[in-house]
Amino acid sequence: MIELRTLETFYWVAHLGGFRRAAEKLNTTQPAVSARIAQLEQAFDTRLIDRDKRHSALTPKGVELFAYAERMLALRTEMIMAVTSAGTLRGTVRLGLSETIVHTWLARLVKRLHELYPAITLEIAVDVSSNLRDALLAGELDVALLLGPVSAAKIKNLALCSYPMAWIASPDLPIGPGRLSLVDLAAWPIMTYSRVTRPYRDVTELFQRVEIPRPRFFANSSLASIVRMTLDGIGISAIPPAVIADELAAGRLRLLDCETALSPLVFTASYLDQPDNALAAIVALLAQTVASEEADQKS
Amino acid sequence: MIELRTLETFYWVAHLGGFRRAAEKLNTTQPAVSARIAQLEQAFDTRLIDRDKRHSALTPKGVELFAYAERMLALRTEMIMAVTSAGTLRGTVRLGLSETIVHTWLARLVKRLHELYPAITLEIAVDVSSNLRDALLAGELDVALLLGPVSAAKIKNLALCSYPMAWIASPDLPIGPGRLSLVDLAAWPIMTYSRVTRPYRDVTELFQRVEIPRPRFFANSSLASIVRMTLDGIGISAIPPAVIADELAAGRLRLLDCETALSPLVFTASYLDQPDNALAAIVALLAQTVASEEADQKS
DNA sequence: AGAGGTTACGGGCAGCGTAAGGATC
DNA sequence: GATCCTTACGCTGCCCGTAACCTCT
Repeated sequence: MIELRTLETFYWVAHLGGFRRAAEKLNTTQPAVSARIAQLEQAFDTRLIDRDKRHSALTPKGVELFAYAERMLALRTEMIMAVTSAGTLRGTVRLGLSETIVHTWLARLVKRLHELYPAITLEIAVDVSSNLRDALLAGELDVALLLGPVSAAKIKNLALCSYPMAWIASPDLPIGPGRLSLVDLAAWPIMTYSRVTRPYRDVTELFQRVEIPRPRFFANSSLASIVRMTLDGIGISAIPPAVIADELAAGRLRLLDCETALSPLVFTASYLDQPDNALAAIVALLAQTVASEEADQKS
Repeated sequence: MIELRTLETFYWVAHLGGFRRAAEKLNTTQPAVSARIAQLEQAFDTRLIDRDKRHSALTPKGVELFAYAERMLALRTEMIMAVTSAGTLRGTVRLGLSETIVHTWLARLVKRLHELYPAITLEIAVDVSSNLRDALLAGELDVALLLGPVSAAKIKNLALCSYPMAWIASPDLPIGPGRLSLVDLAAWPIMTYSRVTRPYRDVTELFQRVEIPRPRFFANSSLASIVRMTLDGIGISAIPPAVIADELAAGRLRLLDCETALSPLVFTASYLDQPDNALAAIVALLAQTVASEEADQKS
């Protein structure tokens, strides 16, 4: 009798190109995988996998079966999501995200997730988008909320939110009022995200184009410390106002009126679109919901 | 973990409306079915079946799951038929058919089936179409080749062949030559299929309409004995010439030229269109192929 | 020698069947 | 009491994991 477990094993052997790798993925031993594939080949009375080479390849029948296995597993996922009462869907999701999200609506996402799916455990990793992207592709993360989209096969990207960037300073900083030029800004240290990020590249390019003294850049991987330093009057920061809503409302920070605007930060929820990745899809969809609620609320 | 066997069990409990009946269908015990349903309900953390009433009914979640189970099992069937090498598809098919088929192309069907699927076992039951219809609906047959179509939910009918009926007699019978009327025929016993068949009703109605002495009818459930008696000059038979091709060719029987024609016998292959019924579908399709080859050959 | 798959073998546990126990009509 | 499902319980057999073996590069 053919069972879903057997098909799932075949799927991963085919997808990962090896018994050993499939065994790892399925948290079992390699002989167990061997046995399941053997059982499947016996059931169909057909050889499904060529083991000759270093990288096991599918036979024609194997290719055909692979398509069915994929449909079967996708259907199972859909079924589980449709029938399971949300409250008891369990598992662990490794969620990676940019610090910007932490300072905007992460708390809301976590709260909503625990309300809807109390049995889902989150492992949260905060990092810059480029590292998140690598971790996602390496299978070390299930979902990433980052400056997207991630362009790779099998990666699904959901649009989350777009945050305008702005020049921010302490009210105590002796600059302005009135419309400022880049030259005015360049008198101060410019603080923004770390060197490997797109906002950093945007900001530095901006100052390279024009004929002005190059300002000092304080690239900082910690958004919190950028805010802290801005509050302390160290310089001007280029960050989205969304992350410092409180400080702006309380007058502890102010938006500078500058003639040069920055391109906004566009975030996506990205995850591997694979048949066993239902939890990732749930978290990504919920992130999208929360992000759009956030956007509605602001407007 | 949800397995196909569990879903199949759920499918049959839902479909047959009871644990006991599902157990029978699946060749297992009723507690085993209980356990599988319990496991499923635990996996989804939802009640799927209301057992209160005499006829177990599905909960809303159960209805939802049923749709998925159906798709899942259909997909499994499709997969098995696509991937399995034909020669090793095994199982038993209970085939019911009219005796007319026995005398035309049954042998060819059986031969072809054993060539293509040597591991499929046939259980053949010959009966009149009305009984075949009942047996099919009662689940006692997997496929029936009969005077169709069978109009019932979930029954799939494939057109097979159409046999004209004719009046047949021994060359020794002192009747004709020349065009005959029903009155001419009525001088002899009229032999045809048994009382519960459509051809019998057709023939008797024919003689009731006209103002002629009602002939003696020899209704006979055995086509072979109708032929035997016709050969022996007992009377005139109303049967398809197709079943006595040999006797006609050898001149041991002859077609009578009668002004009144009979409506032809239209056969269908009928089977229950259910997700586990792949073998039935195979046999029905093969019967269709063989029947159409037969028709091509004659023309 | 190391990576990858198969074979051999003992042990655990899921799931089966028998049999007894409610519940509902 | 008849029907239908659940619970209890011992047992079987499947499948797993450890370990040794084989076969390539």
